[in-house]
Amino acid sequence: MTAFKSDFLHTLTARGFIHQLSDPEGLDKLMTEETVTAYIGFDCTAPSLHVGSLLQIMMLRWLQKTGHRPIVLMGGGTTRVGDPSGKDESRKLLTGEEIDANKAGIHTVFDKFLGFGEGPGDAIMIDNADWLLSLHYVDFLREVGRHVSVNQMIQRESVKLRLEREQHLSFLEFNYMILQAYDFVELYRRTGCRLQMGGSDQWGNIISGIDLGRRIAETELFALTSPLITTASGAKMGKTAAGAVWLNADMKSPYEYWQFWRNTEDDDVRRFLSLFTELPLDEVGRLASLGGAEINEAKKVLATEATAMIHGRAAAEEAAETARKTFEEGALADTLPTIEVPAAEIEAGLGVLVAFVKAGLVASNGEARRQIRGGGLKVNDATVTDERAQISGADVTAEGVIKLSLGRKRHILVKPA
RNA sequence: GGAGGGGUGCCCGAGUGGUUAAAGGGGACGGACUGUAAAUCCGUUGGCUGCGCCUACGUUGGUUCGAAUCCAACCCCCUCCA
Repeated sequence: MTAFKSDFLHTLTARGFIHQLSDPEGLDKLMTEETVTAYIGFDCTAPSLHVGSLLQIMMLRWLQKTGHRPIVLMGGGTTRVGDPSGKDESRKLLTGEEIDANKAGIHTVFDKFLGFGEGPGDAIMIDNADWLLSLHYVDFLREVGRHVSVNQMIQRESVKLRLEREQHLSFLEFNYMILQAYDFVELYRRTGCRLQMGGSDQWGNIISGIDLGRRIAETELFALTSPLITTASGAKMGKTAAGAVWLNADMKSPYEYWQFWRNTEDDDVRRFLSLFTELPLDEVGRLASLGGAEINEAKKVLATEATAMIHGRAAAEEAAETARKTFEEGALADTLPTIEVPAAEIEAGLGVLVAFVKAGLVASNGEARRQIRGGGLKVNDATVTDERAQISGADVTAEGVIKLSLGRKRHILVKPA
């Protein structure tokens, strides 16, 4: 790939964000000449995004930092239809209220990463429900449908595969790419948006939008996709012990978020520093080349930088300090995640099983029992051996708390209240 | 509308009357080893007031001492034909 002149493409290439580009030279030229508006679409299926979407968010952030205008497209319309690929019968359709609530939750994440406003370089958020819900089928067919080539659609890899294997392909799924293509053109019309970005799995859909743009809007649109990010051992990003790694602070505390990044595999450090922090690349290179146990220093930087970006510098440094006390000094950090329990309950004697369930470290008494059998639970750093043990006022430390641990990494403080 | 295949635990998937809370794998969690890493090895993986009880193999009924397994109806998914 040739060296790009535009800051945006240059930066993204250097940091490893780019998987495919529809017209590298054309886009590069455009981006050196004018402020480009670009978008990425997001589903509204959950009240927060998780780290799986972080790569896309970072692309929008770089876009804005390099002087262009990002659009966050919420899939309020498409979410209402439901994702057809999920064959699970429990894919309950979300209500309009749920979707709106999810949108609000997701918005708070973007507020951390992007500057929204009315100015030329300010980010905007748009919901495709604005146009998709009021589409008239026949009008849509006349305007868009006649330009869509079924011959081409069935050439798409995803479709071809299904047809060759004689697997079912619903008309709804078949239409999804058209709706997404239409989104792109609609955004072009409304905002002058020229570029759509997304994960590599979105390539086909984005290309459909480019084709449609050429046909009905007589303009050249551009596509940029990012590589699928897996950990060095092949797992998908963002799944850990407690489930998804959410970006909203009320669903994943800054401390837990910091821990997530701290536990990065060695072989991922360079990539993650490039993708998920904004450290200069020479600094990334220096950190990533640390050998042996020293790589841990790089992981701490990664964790603090990544956490600072969404939860703020102060929260990130507090998380780092909490971790330092807990893991390096073995001391009790009173900034660990804490739950409050009425003092009377503790004085009366609280069963260990119940206590660990209350703390959210285990899902049930049964799981607590199993963890005790496996030596996985600790109270104030002492392994629990008896599942009938009680926690009482005598366990409250000088700091006024009781520390419950699951394994060596997960700790919760219980505070009498 | 017709013919056929199928719905099992977080996921995949075995199981065609009884020691089946259900093989095996994946994932996940814990332990050991380490560097809060990876790899490897070991353990665990429905709930509860835990050696007993409750809930579970699409749904509802039935047969049986006993059913995920047999029967009936229904729901849903898939393939082919019309």
